[in-house]
Amino acid sequence: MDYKDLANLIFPNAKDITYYEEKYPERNLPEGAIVTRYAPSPTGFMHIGGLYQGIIAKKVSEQTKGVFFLRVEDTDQKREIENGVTEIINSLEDYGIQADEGVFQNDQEKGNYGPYKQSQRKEIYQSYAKYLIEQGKAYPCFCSPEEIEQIRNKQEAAKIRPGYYGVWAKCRNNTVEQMAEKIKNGESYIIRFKSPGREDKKIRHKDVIKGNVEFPENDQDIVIIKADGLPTYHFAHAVDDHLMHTTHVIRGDEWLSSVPLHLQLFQVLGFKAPKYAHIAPIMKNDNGNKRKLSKRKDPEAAVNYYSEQGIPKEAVNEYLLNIANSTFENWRRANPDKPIKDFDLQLNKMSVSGALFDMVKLLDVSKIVISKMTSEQVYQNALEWANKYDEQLAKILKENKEYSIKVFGIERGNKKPRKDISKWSDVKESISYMYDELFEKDNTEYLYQVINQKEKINKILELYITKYYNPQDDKQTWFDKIKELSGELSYAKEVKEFKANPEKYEAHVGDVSTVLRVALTKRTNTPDMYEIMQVLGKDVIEQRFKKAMQ
RNA sequence: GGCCCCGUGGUCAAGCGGUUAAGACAUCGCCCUUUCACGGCGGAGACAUGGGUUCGAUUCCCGUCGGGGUCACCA
Repeated sequence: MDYKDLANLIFPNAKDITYYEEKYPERNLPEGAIVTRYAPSPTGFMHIGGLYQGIIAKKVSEQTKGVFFLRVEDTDQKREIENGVTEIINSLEDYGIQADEGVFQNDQEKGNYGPYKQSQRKEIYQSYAKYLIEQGKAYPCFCSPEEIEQIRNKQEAAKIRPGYYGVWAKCRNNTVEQMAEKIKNGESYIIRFKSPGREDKKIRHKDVIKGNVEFPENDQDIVIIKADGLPTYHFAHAVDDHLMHTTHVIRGDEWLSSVPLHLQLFQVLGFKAPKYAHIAPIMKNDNGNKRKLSKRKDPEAAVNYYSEQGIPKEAVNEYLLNIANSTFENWRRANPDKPIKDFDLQLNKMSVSGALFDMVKLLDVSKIVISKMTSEQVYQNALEWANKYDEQLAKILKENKEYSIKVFGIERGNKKPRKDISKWSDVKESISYMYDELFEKDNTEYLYQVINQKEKINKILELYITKYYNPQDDKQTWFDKIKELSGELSYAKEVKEFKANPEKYEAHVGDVSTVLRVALTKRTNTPDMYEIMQVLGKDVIEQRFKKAMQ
């Protein structure tokens, strides 16, 4: 009995690895092309950190004319959730990230290196596991979870490094005959990697993002095939990224410390190792401590949150790119209208440590993005958002399409567009007074400022509407008239004059304007009043003044 | 606890042996001949700490402290 017999006993039907080596040949790509992937496990809703990784991976592959594929890592059946895959694909698509190959909607697959779902690659992993067993580089382990637990307890009590390695790896010393016998007796087992590493030796690794790092070699005999026949992450990673010819593994930096293991796996399997780029996570400040954005505690960890809030996808994209490469910000300033595609993202310029998520900054990016949209685009986006999250707003927008586009056109389209909408959920509040339907329901008081006596207010409104208001006036004439009106009622026509002689006047033209503004909108802060009046129209203006005078 | 990574203003960050230590967001003030927003100008605000190395350290080395990651038949 030898290793080969043992391997045949364990995996009698597994194909020889040459079959797969031939089936998945080298990719024919230009020099420097990056082949990378996003490889989520469908265990929960899509996390913003996942989107972040996806954006980065997609971008660098695109820039180098490489390949970006989506591989589903569903080897943990216990943690898998329903529709997990669909959600991931939908979210990525939402943000404009399409894979070149891999898993697509409705379990469809595209590409010559599949299957792209690990649960469907069981045979492949078993072939490679068999290959290792044949060479004595992997072995069946019969220790029960309880035994493993005991070993760990002993190690902890003795204050030595925990794990299945060296003298503690008792199954690695079984003879082939012993192993075969146990298997024939029906004892349950898993397959472990027989690590050739020594803990007292160092390996050096150059990470694309983290730079040079030094670790002790791996000496743990980690599990490669679990009791259910599926591989562990480590083994699947080595086999898949070899077969799929990944050039760059871009993943979260929680994986950094398993690089020694992974490198070892690649080496023992005779594979060329990929380059690794370990991305620092997006963090959150929690009572003075930094921690990863958590799915459970932080609503903003879910990508859905941003759609619900109505933060445009482009804004989220740009913000994330900003975290990835701080040069993005400067590039954007210099190229305000270029598509993101033109930006050159550099993995090696990414930050080594995790950035705190900054919602204020995101919203700032967002309002710039929105300010560049045309009024039609704002209308469309706002409507799309409202259709899902605000029935009343949706109804109003639908019933007043042309009018609404005019409303969104106020102070838009010029060189210094207004920037007061940072998310679609702001829209209703910011334009409500432009719609009678909403304005009528507004029960707040008219909060006049400097000029606040009913009699004086009514005098201003009355005089304005009967003597001065003319919808045909241009802006200059319109404002000149407000000055004249102010003069007629003995208010200062110029603010400067008022400030120079405060004792001579009760109020100034600005205060008069405020009266008109409040009567019209019930607000003291609004966009340009001339434009508002143009959009509102004569009838509504007269009606609102009348109401205000009651 | 072992191992590994990181530590520039409130936040994101340039700089990598000699700089008045950039810029963005936030904040404050002024200006933009009506508010707000936009825009412009300006202010305040930082190299965690102690030792080295050096003519000179934010930059290099060591310690300390602080933060993060990782030590599964989870990914």
